Amino acid sequence: MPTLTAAQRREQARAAYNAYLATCPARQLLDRISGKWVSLLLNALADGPRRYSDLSRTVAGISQKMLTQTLRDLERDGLVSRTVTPSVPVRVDYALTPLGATLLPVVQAIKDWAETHIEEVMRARDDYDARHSAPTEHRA
Amino acid sequence: MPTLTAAQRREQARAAYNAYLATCPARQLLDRISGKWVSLLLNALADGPRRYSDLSRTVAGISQKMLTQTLRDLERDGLVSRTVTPSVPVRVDYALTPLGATLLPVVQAIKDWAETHIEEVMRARDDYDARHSAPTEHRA
DNA sequence: CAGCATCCAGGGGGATACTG
DNA sequence: CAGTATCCCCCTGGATGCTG
Repeated sequence: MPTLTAAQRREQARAAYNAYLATCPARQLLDRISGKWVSLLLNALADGPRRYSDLSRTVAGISQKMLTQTLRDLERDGLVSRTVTPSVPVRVDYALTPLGATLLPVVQAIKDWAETHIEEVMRARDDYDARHSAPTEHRA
Repeated sequence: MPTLTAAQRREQARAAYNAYLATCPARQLLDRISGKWVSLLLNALADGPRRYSDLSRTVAGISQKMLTQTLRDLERDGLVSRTVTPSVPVRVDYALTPLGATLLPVVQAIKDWAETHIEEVMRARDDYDARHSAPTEHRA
C-alpha cells in the first residue's frame, strides 16, 4: 500500500526518529549541523558555487583545518558537492546539493536571527549581570 | 513618532552586524545558539514552562552540569526565564521569554530537519564511504 | 591553490560527591 | 528537588610546516 503522498512519507520518516534520544541518528545529525562553522559555510554557499580560498576569506577566522574538515563532513553527508577542475593550479568549487539547499533556509534564519537580535541579547546580558553581580547592600 | 517602521528598524539592526566577521558580537551569539544543547532545550520549552528535572529527562543524555550551564547562559541572554517557587522541596520552572519565543521557530526547524532528512543523509554517507574507501579495485 | 600531517593547549563536558 | 563543587579526560580546534 504505497499510496502515500510525499508529505506523508516525510512525516513518517520524521516520526521514526527522535532527536531527544541520545542514541538516535537524528541526534547525531542535529549535533553535526549545529556545529560552529556549518551555518556560516552553508550561508556562504547560498548564492552559488564558491572556491576554497573564497570561502576561507568569507568565513573570517576559520582555520584551514576546520574549513577542510567541515567541508568534508558536509560533503559526506550529501549537503555539499565538491568539484575539482584539474587546471594549474588546481581549482576546487564547493556548492550546495539539492539536499543542502533544503537546509539553507534554516541556517539562513539562524544567522539572520543572530544579527537581528544581538542588541536585545546584549541588553539582557547587561541586565542580568547588573542584577547578579554587586549584590552588596540590600538591593531591590 | 518614529520615522522608521519596526521592520525598517530590524533591518537596520541586522545590517549593522555581520556574523561572518570573527569579532562581531553577532558571531559570538551565533556560536552560542549553535551550541550542542541549545536547540534541544528550547524545543523542549515549546509547549510551556518545564521543571529542571523534567528537562533533564526530556533531553536524554545531558549531564547536570551542561543542563544547568546551558540554562544559565540562555537566561543571561534573555531567552529563557527562571522562576523559583519556595516550596519544600524547591520547585524551579523554566520558560521561554518573548525573545526566546522568536528563536523557537528556527530551532524547531533545525530539529525537524534533522529528523526528516536523517535517512537521506545516511544514504549519502554510505555512498561517500563506498566511493572513497577500498579504492584498490572497483567494487567489493 | 588547495589541501594534508603533526603537534599541542584549552576548554567542553562527563562522573562523582556534597548541599540548602 | 535543584542545584554547586571538584576532578579530570579527551576532543576540538588553532598553529605550523610540507606537498601535488
